[in-house]
Amino acid sequence: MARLPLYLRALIDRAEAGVESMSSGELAAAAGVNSAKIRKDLSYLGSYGTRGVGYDVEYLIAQISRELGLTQDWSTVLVGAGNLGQALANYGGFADRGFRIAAILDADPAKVGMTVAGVEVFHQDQAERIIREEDVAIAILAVPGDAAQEVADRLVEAGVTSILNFAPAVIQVPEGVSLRKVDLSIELQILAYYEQRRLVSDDLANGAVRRHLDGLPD
Amino acid sequence: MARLPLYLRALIDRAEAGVESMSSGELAAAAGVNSAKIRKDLSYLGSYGTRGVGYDVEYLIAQISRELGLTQDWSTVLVGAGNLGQALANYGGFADRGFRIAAILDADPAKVGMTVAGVEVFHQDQAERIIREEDVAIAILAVPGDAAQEVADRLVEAGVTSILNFAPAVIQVPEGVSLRKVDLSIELQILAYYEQRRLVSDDLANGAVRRHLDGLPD
DNA sequence: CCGTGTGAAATTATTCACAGCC
DNA sequence: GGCTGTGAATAATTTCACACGG
Repeated sequence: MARLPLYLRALIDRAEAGVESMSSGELAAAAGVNSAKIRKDLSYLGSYGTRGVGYDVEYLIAQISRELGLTQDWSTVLVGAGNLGQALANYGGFADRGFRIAAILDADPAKVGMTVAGVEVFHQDQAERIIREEDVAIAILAVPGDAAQEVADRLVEAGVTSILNFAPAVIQVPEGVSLRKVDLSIELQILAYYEQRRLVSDDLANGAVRRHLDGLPD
Repeated sequence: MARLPLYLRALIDRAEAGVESMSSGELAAAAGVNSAKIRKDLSYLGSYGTRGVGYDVEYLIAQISRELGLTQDWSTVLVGAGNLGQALANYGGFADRGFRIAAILDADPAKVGMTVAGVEVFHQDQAERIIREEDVAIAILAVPGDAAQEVADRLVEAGVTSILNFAPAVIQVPEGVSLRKVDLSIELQILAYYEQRRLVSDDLANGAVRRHLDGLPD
C-alpha cells in the first residue's frame, strides 16, 4: 500500500516528539487523510490497535517497517551524476531509511572518480560488476530522458528488479520488474492547471456567480 | 486531469521525431496506459480527434497546453538553496515548460548573493517583496522537513496560491491553496515493499507453489 | 465512553464494446 | 476499414456507520 510510508513518517515524527499513542484520527490529521482510510489500511497489516485507546506508536512503526521491508538495508545504484543525481546522492532521506547507494554510475568519463556524498562515481561499464558484487536490486535513474530506456534495459539485464525513474521519459520494463516514476515538471504542470482554473474563475467572478473550484479532484 | 502532462510529453517527443498524427493506441503505448483511457481523457477537452485517422499531434499539443495553462509563463520562487534546491534550479525541465524561477530564497545568510543556474539567491526576508513584485503564484519548497510548515505559511501569507513540496514533511495549507507533494524516499520505500514481496515469494518457491506476485496494485 | 475493525454504501476510476463518422 | 467518442459494465477506492472490545 502506497500510503504506508506516509503514515510511517508521521509516526516517526510524533515518536521523536515523545508521543506514545495515537488514534486513527490523530494519525489522519498528521498524514492529511481520512481516518477511516487509516484504519482500513492498518487493518490489512493485522489488528495492531487497541479499541478505545488507539495505536501504540513504536509498535506500529515496527509493524509498518517490517511490512515495507525496511528492517533490512537495501543496496542501490544511482545512475547519472549530473545535477539531479548529485542532489539525490546528497539527499539524506535515503540513507536514513536504509537505502545505501553502493555506487554512482555515469557515462561521462570526466565524472568517473569523483566522490559525491561520499560515494564514488564509476563508469557505466562497471554496472554489471557492481550490481552483482553489491547485490543491488534497486536502481535510481537520473539520466537524460533520451538515455533512460537504454540504461534501464541494461540495468534490468544486469539483475536490477526495481527502478525509480527520475528521467523525464516513459520507460518500459519486462514483466516482474517494478518501476516507479517521479516527474518533477509534471507536478508543476498540474499546479499550473489549478492556477489557470483560479484565473478563469476570478474572471467569471466579475459580475457572475463565483464558482467553488477549490478541492477539485486530481 | 493529472495524466495530461504525461500525454503532452509523449506528444512533444513524437512531434520532434516528425510524427504528425497519432491514434489513441499509439499514444497509449507511448504513455504506458490503456487506449480507452486516453480517448476518455481527451474527450473531456473536446472532440479533437478524427475518426478513422487519429489525433493531429501539433493540434493536440496546443489543446492540452492550453488546458494546462502552459501557454503562459508562470513565475515561481524556489525556497531552499541546498543540494535539492540547486538541483531543481538546474533541472532544465522547468524552464522548458514555461516555469520561470524568479528568485531562490534561503534562510542562510551565507547563501545570499550566490547565483544558481543564473538565478540569484535572496534572503527569505525578501519573500514578500519578490512574490509581490514578480507576481509569483507558485512556490517550490526544498527546505528541511522541520522548516516546511513555517515557510509554507509565510509563502501563503505573501500571496502564493500553489506549493510544490519536496520537503519530507506533511504540510497544511488553507482552503483554496493548491498543494502537491513529491517525496523522494517514499517512492523508494514503495519499491522496497515490492522487493520484499519478491524475496518472500522466492522463499515460498522452495518446494511450494510459486505465487504470481507481480503486477500487484500500488 | 472512546476508538478500532469492518461490512455495506457511495463514489470514483477503469475498461469494455460498439455506434457513428471519416 | 479503422479509429474516435461514449454509454454501459466493471473494478477499485473511499467513506459511512455501527457493532464490538477495552
